[in-house]
Amino acid sequence: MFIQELTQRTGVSAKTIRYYESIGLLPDPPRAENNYRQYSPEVIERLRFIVTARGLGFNLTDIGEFLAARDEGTLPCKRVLDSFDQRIFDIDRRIADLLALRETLNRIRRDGAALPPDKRCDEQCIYELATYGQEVKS
Amino acid sequence: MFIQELTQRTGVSAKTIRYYESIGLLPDPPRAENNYRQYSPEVIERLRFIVTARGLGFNLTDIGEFLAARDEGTLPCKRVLDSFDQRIFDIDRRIADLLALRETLNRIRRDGAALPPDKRCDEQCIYELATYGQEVKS
DNA sequence: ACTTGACCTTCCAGTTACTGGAAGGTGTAC
DNA sequence: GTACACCTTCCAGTAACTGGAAGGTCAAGT
Repeated sequence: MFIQELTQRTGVSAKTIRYYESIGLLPDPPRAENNYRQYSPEVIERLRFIVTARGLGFNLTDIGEFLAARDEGTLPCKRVLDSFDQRIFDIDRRIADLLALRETLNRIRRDGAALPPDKRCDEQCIYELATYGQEVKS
Repeated sequence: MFIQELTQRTGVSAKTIRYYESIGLLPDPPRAENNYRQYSPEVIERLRFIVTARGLGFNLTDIGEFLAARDEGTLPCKRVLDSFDQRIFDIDRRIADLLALRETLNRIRRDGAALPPDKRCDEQCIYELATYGQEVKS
């Protein structure tokens, strides 16, 4: 299997596959006579694992550790559990931030849209933006 | 006011202030005899505006346009409203993604913790991670 | 035989929003 | 005179890629 087929089977671009290889997430594959990368089917699963973990918000460093643990058969249990807890904690905080942000944006936008047309809306938006910080800070 | 005082009044680091200057968000300030940057008080408000807008999730390019509009007195009204709508839309999608993600992480973690100690938890976590993608994909 | 086009290779540079650090000048207090 | 905090510029690095140049390989079509 050449790199093109791998991209089709995983949805990961050739660029990204080579990048993952360069940082050690994927092993250096054997080369065909023409120097093309020649992949065995297991790489598909490994790549999908990376994609899934990325989708769950883990960074490539964490993923590298998961893969290393899997490769070596070692089980850094606490490490993985901690990663999960940390991710869940991050997500909760991020959701709270986003909800507050959404509320603020909605308020600014609503206030802007409620103005008479000649004062609408950038001046208002910009004013609110400019004063919002002060309100909160002081 | 030298740069240090500006950092204290805004909470923005000197590095970042110089960076904002380098990309044109802040005007080049006049220099004292010793070549130190000498700021007038209006810069505080401008910096706070930037901080606030960043906190609302706008990127520096958008903020640059807001500031330019303000500087010129021009009102690219639609542009600003569109930015707000786009941000709100992004936020809604991001929140939905995060909620789903949280649910998934919780499930994986719970399943791992529920196993007997000798099978807990990395193998399980990694297995779930590895299969989660396939479930969803296919 | 030649060319087109789709592949593949490596390497360099750019993205965002900064941050760290080196190397050196300035200002004040002890 | 020297310690120290401050200031300057410039270069490099972060994460996770992406774009593009310059060039090799392979099969099909003319």
